[in-house]
Amino acid sequence: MAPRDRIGGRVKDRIRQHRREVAHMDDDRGGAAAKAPRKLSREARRVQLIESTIEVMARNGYARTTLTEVARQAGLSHGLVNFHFASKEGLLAETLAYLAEEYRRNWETALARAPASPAARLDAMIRADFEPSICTPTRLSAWCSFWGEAQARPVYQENCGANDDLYNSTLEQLCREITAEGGYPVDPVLIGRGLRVMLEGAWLEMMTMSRPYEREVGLRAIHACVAAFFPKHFDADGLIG
Amino acid sequence: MAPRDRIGGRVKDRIRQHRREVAHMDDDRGGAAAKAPRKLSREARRVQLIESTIEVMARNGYARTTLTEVARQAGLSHGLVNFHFASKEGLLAETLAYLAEEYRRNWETALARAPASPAARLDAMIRADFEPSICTPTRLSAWCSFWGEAQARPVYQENCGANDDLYNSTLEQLCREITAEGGYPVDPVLIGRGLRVMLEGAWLEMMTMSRPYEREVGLRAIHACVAAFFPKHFDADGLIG
Amino acid sequence: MAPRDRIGGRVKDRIRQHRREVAHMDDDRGGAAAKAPRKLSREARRVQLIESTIEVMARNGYARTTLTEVARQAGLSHGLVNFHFASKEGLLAETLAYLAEEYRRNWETALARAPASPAARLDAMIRADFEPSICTPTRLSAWCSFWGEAQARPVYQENCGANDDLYNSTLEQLCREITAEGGYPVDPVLIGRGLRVMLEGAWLEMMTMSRPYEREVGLRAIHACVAAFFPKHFDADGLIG
Amino acid sequence: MAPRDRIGGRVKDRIRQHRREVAHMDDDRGGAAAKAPRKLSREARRVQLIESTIEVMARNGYARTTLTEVARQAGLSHGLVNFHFASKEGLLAETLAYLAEEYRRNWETALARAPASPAARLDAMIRADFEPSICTPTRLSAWCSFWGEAQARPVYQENCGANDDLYNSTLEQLCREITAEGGYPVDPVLIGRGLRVMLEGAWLEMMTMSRPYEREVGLRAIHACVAAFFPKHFDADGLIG
DNA sequence: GATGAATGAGCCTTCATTCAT
DNA sequence: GATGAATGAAGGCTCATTCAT
Repeated sequence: MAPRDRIGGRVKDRIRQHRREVAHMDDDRGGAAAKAPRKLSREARRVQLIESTIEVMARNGYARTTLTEVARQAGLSHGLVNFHFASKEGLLAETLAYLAEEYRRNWETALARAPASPAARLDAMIRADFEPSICTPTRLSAWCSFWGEAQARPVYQENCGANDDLYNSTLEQLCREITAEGGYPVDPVLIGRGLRVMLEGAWLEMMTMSRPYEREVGLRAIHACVAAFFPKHFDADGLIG
Repeated sequence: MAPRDRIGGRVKDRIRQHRREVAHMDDDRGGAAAKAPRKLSREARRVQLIESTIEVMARNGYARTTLTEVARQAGLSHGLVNFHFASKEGLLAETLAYLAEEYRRNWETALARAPASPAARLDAMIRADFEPSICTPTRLSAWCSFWGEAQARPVYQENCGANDDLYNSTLEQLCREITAEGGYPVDPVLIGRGLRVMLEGAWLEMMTMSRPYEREVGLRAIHACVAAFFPKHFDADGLIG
Repeated sequence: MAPRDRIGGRVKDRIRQHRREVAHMDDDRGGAAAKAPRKLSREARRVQLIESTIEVMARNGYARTTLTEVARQAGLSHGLVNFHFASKEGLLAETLAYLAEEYRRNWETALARAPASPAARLDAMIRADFEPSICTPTRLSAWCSFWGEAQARPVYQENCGANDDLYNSTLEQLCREITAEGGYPVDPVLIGRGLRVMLEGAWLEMMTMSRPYEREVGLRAIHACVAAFFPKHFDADGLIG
Repeated sequence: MAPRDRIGGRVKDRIRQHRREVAHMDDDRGGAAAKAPRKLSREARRVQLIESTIEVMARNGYARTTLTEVARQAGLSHGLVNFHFASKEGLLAETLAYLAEEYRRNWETALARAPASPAARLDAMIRADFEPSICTPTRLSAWCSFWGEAQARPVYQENCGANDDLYNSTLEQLCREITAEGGYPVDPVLIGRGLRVMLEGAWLEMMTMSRPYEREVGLRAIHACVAAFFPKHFDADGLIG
């Protein structure tokens, strides 16, 4: 249950590094290959490989995420992956940690920027889940791969368990505050759980659908639900006021 | 390409018979192995192998669902799998079709048995998702494996797309009727979507959690949501009346 | 040469193949399948299976001549092949023996029917090789399979060595008689060998060519050669007179 | 379908190094095995593997030419074959192309070195077929394997069709020139075909015979035939003059 | 006699990992 | 640091053979 600060810290650095180093842009596959500089800092290479892993995992699924493919996606040589991550298991674990950290920072940042009122904060958390930087088809697909793969579950617990607990208790606390504020005759724990389940389901749904699920549509469904729970604070378009 | 040509050994003749007679209980997992008779009807074997596949997929994940493991789970030889399903892909496709059919029959039966009122019918559909025969850890895990694995997605669409459409439109129609009946000022389509998303999320949550999620808890969260949507028809314990 | 997408194509074919195996009666190839009577004499069944083997070997090659395919070609069940031939090796050996016997009888019959003169008898032997009953694409292809497959060579020697020796010495003897008769200043042994080589080469050529080699064309080339050897007895159209 | 996911063993680390150091001479067949350096250039390895393939195919036949056996012959691991040729089919195709190229270069070189007269050039082409570098038992057997195996036929056409056409038209043209020169009353096309068929038959015969056919004997038979066709240019020993 | 389910050895292929350069 | 050749374990598939019915 320990939050694993050592790994977490490293990952945090990596994400920053990535943002900085992302001078090479768009293009779905091979542009990275052409532009990748000969020598990059250790950390930058690791981030590059992790991002490639996410890409490959989204495209091919967990089972067919091979080191060769990851290396090709990054425009690097085959052997380099093991050089940086020691093993495939290590690469996958760090990829998951990277995603988890990214996710946590996203909603924490959203919370930090939100107004002080509980309803506004809850709205911020909900909207955070649909933010374009997090809620891309690639990211969603990679997440689903980790969820679906039974053998990834222990790794998931290790990397995401603490984050999830924090997320859940934050969500629950907000529901409690709103319930108290509005005098709603409902169980805030149950509502918190319901919201969380709905958010997860929306992510899953966005993946499973044959046509890519629109983020807006998912968000509207959630808002409709929150509005039913907390009619004084929310309506179908989200936070009132 | 397979220019094989085996003009095979005729040795070790009686050894085998003996071995088979002796090696009965070497399987540490399934009772299935011990019970399997020498020969079975085509259909019985197929079902047996499909159930073994579900079991293995739940335990090992999609990526490590190997024919050898499936065969071992069933207490049969791996060659038999290809004999009955032509290929691994065939086995997985039929497994998914089997699960999809089972799921569809479950909620259709529930609907058929429910009272005529829209609210009662909706309640029946919701409860169907949590029925013990469907909602076992093994089943849930297998479903998640199919959802999560990118390469399974086309197969999923082929086998479950129509079923899902039917399910969704049924759910939506019930929401429409209830909304009309109760004069609720909400968009029934949005509510239908929200319910579906929530049900899926609950299934996913039951899998992802470290401790097995209680079916009752999941059901209560859904009911809380429906009660918020349709307060004249539902309360936190489900259908009123 | 074919990098191969493993999930792609192919599997579908396999499944179809499988279905066909299952569904029994949609055989597109052999009327044989449909017409096969339930019970046949031992010998008739054996011939039926041998003919099917020739057919399959011509179509698929030695390496892909499987018992399953042979049985399907014959419209019989899989297990029956082993019942009649004990092993695949036995089936192949008997098939070769069958072909060898057929070949020998063909030229012996031709010889028996030919006029007494050596030149007429040689012509009969040559023409025998191109007789429609022997010189079919299927037959030729099966022969080539046996020639080409190194592992079949001992079996070939066993079944065909004596026949070949008889054939060669007969051919040689005729060449000797014609040479003497015509007073040709050539080595009859060399000519006999040359003729035999040419006949074999013609058979091979008829197989290898992309377009099926016309029997007539092959025969004309041989006749041109014999005419060069024995100008008093043969011309480009064969035997003079 | 291959949803493999190996997150591989890290055990037995130093054992291997030792083994490799010790197990040098366990191969009883090829000198190749002992000489093979750890790493070789791409092209050198490819040629080594192709030569091994020819060896194995000659010894075992097409049907029993397995990657494992080819690798063993080369003293390498079987995985390397797919690394260099992508698939078994690729290996076989490149082997055939290699043989075809070797053959073509052999007769083209012989032609280039021959005197300018058509008869001398024809003689050069004929003798080229019996040159020791080309006409070895191993080479012959490998060629026969490709000829005999029905499934190799499309590959053969692709790799050898153009070469064969060139060879045939060259042979034909020479026959035409010699015929004109000598005023022979024969059809040169027919004679060209006859020669080609005879050359092929000789190669086949050298394989099929129980005792290895002497190259000289084959050549003499061909020469006897050419002498009969073109008595002013050839006698039983070949080119006159 | 005949059928077809069942077995298992052997094959091709993939891919994580190692290591010489 | 970086590359890519090389290894070998593991997986899917084929098919000769066996055998209960």
